Amino acid sequence: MPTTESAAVDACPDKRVRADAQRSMDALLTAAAEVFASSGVDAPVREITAKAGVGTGTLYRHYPLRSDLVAAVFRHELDACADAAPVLAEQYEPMEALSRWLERLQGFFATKRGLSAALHSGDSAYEHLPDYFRSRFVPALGSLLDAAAAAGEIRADVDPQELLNAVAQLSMGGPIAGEGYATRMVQLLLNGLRYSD
Amino acid sequence: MPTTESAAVDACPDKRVRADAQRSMDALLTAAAEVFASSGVDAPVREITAKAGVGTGTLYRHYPLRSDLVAAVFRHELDACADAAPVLAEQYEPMEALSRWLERLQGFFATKRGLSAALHSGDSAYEHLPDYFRSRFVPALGSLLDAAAAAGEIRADVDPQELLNAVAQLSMGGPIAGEGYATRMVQLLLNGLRYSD
DNA sequence: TGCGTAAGCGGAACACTGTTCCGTATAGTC
DNA sequence: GACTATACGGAACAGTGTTCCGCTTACGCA
Repeated sequence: MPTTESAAVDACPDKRVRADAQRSMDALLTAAAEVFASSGVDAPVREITAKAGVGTGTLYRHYPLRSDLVAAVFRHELDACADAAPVLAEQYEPMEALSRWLERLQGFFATKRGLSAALHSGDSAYEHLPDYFRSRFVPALGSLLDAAAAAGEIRADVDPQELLNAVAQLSMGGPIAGEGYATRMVQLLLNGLRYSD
Repeated sequence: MPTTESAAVDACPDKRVRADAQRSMDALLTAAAEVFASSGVDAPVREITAKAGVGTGTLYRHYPLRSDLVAAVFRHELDACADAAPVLAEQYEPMEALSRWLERLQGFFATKRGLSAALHSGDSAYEHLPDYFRSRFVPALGSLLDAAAAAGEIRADVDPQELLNAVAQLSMGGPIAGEGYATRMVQLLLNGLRYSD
């Protein structure tokens, strides 16, 4: 999960973390979740540290890269989204499961201000974030795509990584994106998977 | 074209511009084109002004918003892309013309580092840029879509603005975007337009 | 319980970047 | 050549990411 030696309590439960450090990390996570929701994942560090009541040095100590903080804040929700794939696969026909999961995925990105843009920014502060998302979402999407292809409902030649990237991008909205834009575009991609010459 | 009272020589030929001012603007356009190509449209102003041999105040005087500079640098190429639509419409069947133009559009964005991201950034420095692009590309795309729909080759219910936005976003590439990613995704959108239940 | 020391702290300092503004320079007209 | 409007450059300023060092806190051990 975290790709740097930080937030050690989560990555290595055997490692001792002092009580004050744990308090700082908890405060930062709470504050960051609020600030991300209101100002986006690229909000200034001072906004987060002020809300958390800790110093900026403390933030960097526990979360050396912004992607470490972003990953920590969204981890549970991301896991829940990825884990929804097999559940949907059991409840619905392959095509329906795929469609519903993509809708879930799109909703995940849509409610995280600036997350999709951050993933595509190439900014070194988000260096490890794409890998993190890919590691959880690509297997989920891959299995749904395989099932739908095996059922003869879609073509079998789309790369799950590419489709994931496309959904993330379309979820950014945009200067003209009205209500339902991303949903319509993702649906169009799905229809493209169904189309055969 | 320019949405602010700058680069007056182009917007209002009657207005006198001093020779030194014209030299400054020319130098800035030349430098910006180079810097945008190597560092992207969000390169620091100091990089552009240093290359142009002018002061930063001079850059803001002639191009108050970054979007003014971006629009000026890419104007000819953007016009040429938009003007290619009717030409392709004459030479090819509607579906083929649409496909080729989207490929042309995608290539336009792909060769402009950071342009697509800038369009979607919401940054006030790029405030007028989306409108500029929309004003030239939406009519072009709209007529191609109409022709293909009239020929019964695609559904008639896609909004050209939305499709334009989607192509721009997919042209951003991304952390996993390999060779031809954007082309494949745009093709998938096109296939989606052809698909009917 | 007290001591020693490692872990952790906060925020000033620093570098980078966007933007403004003012004293000086240049261009154009008469 | 003189006058004046236009244009100049870059220092100053504010915002932001990041580092680092003197000080503080927590924990383990005797």
